[in-house]
Amino acid sequence: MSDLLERLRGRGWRMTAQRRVVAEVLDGDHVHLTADEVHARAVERLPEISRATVYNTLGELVTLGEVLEVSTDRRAKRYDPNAHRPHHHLVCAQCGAIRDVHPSGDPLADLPATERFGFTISDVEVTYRGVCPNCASA
Amino acid sequence: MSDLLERLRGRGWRMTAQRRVVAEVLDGDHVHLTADEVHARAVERLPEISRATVYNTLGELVTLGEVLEVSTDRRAKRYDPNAHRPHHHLVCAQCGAIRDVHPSGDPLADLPATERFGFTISDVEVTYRGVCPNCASA
DNA sequence: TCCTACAATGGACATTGTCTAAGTCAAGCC
DNA sequence: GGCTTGACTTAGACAATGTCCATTGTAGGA
Repeated sequence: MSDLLERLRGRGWRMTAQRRVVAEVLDGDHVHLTADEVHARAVERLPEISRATVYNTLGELVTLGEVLEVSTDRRAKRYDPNAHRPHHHLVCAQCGAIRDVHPSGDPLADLPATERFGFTISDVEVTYRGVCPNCASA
Repeated sequence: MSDLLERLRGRGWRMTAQRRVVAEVLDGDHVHLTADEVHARAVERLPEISRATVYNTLGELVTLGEVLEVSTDRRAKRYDPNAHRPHHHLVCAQCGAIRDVHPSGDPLADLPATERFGFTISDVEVTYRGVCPNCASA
């Protein structure tokens, strides 16, 4: 039983086969699946699960703060279960591979008040783009 | 005549009424229109322009490096004509307003070699999220 | 002016995501 | 263990955004 499932149960989340499967699919490091990929993997374990349920469940997990939405490309949103440790992303421009990274600085501190236009800033998202070793050698 | 049009002509871009209108719509600071918004404004000047042409032209401008694609939300891509001065974006989480900003630090320098996983990094995109003054006072 | 390659058109199609009405079921209660 | 009930799931229609293609039009050079 994963920590995620334990936490969800502890928060009064009604447990169903569908939700369990979605939560199980989203487990591990450097996991960044699209909703469709989550659905595809969920179907392997629970063939009758519907797309709508996967979307609903992912949305709930995001609301609960257990999963992060990531948009590294302009296609589908991706879901990152590593929500409890702040991090940014490194994306291969060719194959789309994604790694979690932890830069040393604080980008928030780098934005002077004169460049904030009166906004109250709550969050910063940094995406590094480049070419991964696999694609570079190909 | 805008600088953009001059530059494009100088690069041998075949000039048509449609392309001129699209380039004219994309002009100014803090401009971040979606493809559909570009189309809507282009139609005001050239009623018969088609969506496909707008998409094609935007794609060409991006390829030429004259316009940047920005994805501050997960809906439509936005097009930013301010491609010749590197900058990042500040987005209002409520109304979607976007401002160009220029942070002081260099996020690239903040990513140690051990966090690069062998990638050759070429680009960094930083998005600040928060609430704009208008939305905060509402 | 005429040609020709390149551009524009419009409509079909693809992808991603949302919504709804109806059926199903987990969990509490007896 | 068997009800009850409200939350959950489902299938499919719909919406938003973007792409593709065959046909038609035209900018710019000869």
